[in-house]
Amino acid sequence: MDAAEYDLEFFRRQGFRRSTCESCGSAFWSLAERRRCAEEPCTPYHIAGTPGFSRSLDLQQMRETYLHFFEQRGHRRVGRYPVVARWRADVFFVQASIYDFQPWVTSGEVEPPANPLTISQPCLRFIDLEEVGRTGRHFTEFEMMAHHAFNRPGAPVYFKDRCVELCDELLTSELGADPKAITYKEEVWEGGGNLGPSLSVGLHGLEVATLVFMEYTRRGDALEPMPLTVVDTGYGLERFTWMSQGTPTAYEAVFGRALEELLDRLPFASAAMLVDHARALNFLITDGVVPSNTQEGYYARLLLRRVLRTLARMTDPPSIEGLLDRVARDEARDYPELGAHREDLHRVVQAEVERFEEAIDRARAQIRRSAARLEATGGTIGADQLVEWYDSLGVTPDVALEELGRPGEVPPNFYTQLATRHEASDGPDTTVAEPERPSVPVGVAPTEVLYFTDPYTVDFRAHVLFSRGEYVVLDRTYFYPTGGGQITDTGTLGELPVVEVARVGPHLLHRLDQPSTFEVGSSVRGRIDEPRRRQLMQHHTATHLLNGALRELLGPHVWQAGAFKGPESARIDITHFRSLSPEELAAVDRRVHAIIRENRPVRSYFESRGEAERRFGFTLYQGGAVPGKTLRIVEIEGFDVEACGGTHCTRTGEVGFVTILSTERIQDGVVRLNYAAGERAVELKLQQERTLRELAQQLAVPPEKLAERVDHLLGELATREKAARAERKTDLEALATEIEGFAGAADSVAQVRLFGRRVTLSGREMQELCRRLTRGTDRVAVLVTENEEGGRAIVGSSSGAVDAASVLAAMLPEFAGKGGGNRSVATASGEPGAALERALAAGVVEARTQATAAVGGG
RNA sequence: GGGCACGUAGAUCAGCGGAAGAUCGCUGCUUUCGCAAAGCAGAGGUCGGGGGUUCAAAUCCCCCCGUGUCCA
Repeated sequence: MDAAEYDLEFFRRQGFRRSTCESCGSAFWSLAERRRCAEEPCTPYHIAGTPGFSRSLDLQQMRETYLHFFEQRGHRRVGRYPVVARWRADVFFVQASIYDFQPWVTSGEVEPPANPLTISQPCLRFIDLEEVGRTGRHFTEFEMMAHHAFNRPGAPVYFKDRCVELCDELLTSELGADPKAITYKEEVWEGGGNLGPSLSVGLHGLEVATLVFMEYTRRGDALEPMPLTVVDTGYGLERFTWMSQGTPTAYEAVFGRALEELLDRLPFASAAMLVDHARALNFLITDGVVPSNTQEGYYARLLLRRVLRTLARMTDPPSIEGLLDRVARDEARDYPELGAHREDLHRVVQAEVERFEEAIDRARAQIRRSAARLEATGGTIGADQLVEWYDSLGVTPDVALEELGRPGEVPPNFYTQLATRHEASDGPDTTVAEPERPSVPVGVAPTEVLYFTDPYTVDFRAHVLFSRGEYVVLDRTYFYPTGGGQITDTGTLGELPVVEVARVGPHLLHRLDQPSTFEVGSSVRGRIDEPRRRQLMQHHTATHLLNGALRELLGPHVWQAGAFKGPESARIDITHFRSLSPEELAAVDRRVHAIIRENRPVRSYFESRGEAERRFGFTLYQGGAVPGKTLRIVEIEGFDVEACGGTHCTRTGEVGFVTILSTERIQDGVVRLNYAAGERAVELKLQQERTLRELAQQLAVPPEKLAERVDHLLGELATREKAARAERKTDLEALATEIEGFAGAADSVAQVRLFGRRVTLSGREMQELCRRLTRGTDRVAVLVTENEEGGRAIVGSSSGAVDAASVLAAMLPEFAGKGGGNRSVATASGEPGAALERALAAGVVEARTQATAAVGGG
């Protein structure tokens, strides 16, 4: 990055000078003459006992001071976003304040909620999980305070100069840092194809803030200016608080008493880890993450299990709920939602504790068995075995070794082996197959969207603004584009069928099933497939009904984790820690239909974000956080309120009827409900009834007796099968007796009784017969049978003198057989008929020869 | 989204190419006033589902379904 990028008017005016750090080699700006930048490791940090700020503030005061400072300087304060980044496919969690505005705001598609704005955003980072508690400054959950400005062409807010000026004023005038102690280190920021200069702000060895200026887009080797430049800052609330208090580590400053209370029973690092994880878990679960074995839920499980393991090693440990509550007590002063549903949160935690205990029990038993086997075979237990156990059973090596009665021998290469094993693992799949669509020229006016104001109009006229290939853009449209889990409307433009409508930036692209013949500027009649649209509206409103009922009945930990509304059926995925019971489903069903019968109004309207959040809170964002100043609110009066861009019925009665078709646990912690509403639900119900009637008719019972009848029939079937099996057994027994009697003494050679016979049996039955004939010692059976596939032979021997496999071998050439076996049993298949007869004869001869030879030889 | 492990009797699991097993539980009998316990006898299995390889598959291979676990 060009040095001129950092040569700011502010620096010059204040008398900052640019130096190069002799330790890290980076250029930095400072007031005092310095040889090194004020960041670790170039300057080892020294916070303990020497606060970098003149004011000592606690966490809450620091946050308030910061936000207030920027409010006083033209910024608007914005409330926090959820820590789960449900609106993004590429990440699970919000890891920086700017995540709240990506991708729509930073790309310029959507207006920011305020500009400039200030925020203190709770973030989650798992990358330094191992460092938490140990380093004194790492956190799983932390708050990134920030001031952001979004500069549109022709409407600049502020950029580098003003940004650095604000930062410097905050640190020095507001918080009382020594101006000479601060360094602004030059760095290059890059992410998501964009890049720009950035300044890392160091004080007393600690990086307290980063100021990023998103300015360019990378096109190959060249840099293009972005149409919208962004001031992306990040100030660590925890570090600021620590800096102001000068405590030994950041944890004392942040957690205070909650941490102290654990120190008499735990080493400092463990205690710090506990309170850190507890804080993160409170945010995670409150924002709708249920512990799970995949995706974001896994991180909740990971934290929770780390906490449980630590608690288990502790004398007189608090309950995990107690720990979470203790930490929540402090957090809830600033974020009341964290204190709001403790009992529900406890249920989520308790379910997970039970799962953990089950997993551990299972693992312990498995380890004991494996160990016994290894012992028997003389194998040893090495790092690879421990890695395998950790990977597949979830037991840490220390627990495994303890179970084996050899505690404390964790091999040093355990973690390297574990890492090696996962090196090949891929990251999350972010490739989404987007169909190739033409880009709409800049001059084309945005499409006026009409389906929001009136979801019932399905016949309209509009002007063609753009037409290329199959794609048409109108000046206004009632067609709903795929989005928010609702599938596209279809219909016609003029005479041409519309198969899909997609939103691309400010435009709605109608895709036809053939190349468009419309002239730009011409007027065209649009007609939407009305029954289909009505069905989609019913499904969408039904989704809100179900979501509302599920949250009401199962608890506020239930969040929508995904949804789809098609014309045939719809589905909703919810976060919940176990499958839904038939009783729970029935309760949901009843509640939904009660709301439908009450025919409550469903109001869809636009409202400012701030006002909507104030009135309805966070649970608005069931479909994921939506950026922008204004939200579209869909409110089922007194029941459910969500930010939603879909088309909805205007009264619950229009939904008519909802039927839950099935549920499935699509992953641990997420339950999917498949359902239908409206006409479709009625049709499906009729179908089901028809099936039921037909079934009842076939079984000649009234439908309510069906279960009983089927039960009876199945019982009967089982009895008959059993009887048939018994009969088979008797028949075989009789056959065996007959063969034994027929063979008599004539087929005895020395000690060996020999049975050679052609039978008509299935392969399995022949095996059974062979088994019976050779029960006891010194018996040999040679049996052949044939079916439509050819001839089959079996040789059984309970005599040491006769080898079944070699007897069979003697038979094979006679009937072109293929087969083999061992000393006691051998089977083959080949040709039927005369050849099979010859094989039988050959087998008998060979068996007799072997028996005779044994006598002769012995 | 990916790696690994696991689906066998009601439960927990063994068997891992050649004739489906153990322990607990269950039923009956013996014993007891009764219970517990013990002994004896017995019932209980589409070896998750579907393809394939093989003379032969619970066992090997592929696909699917389910479960667990680790990692993004």
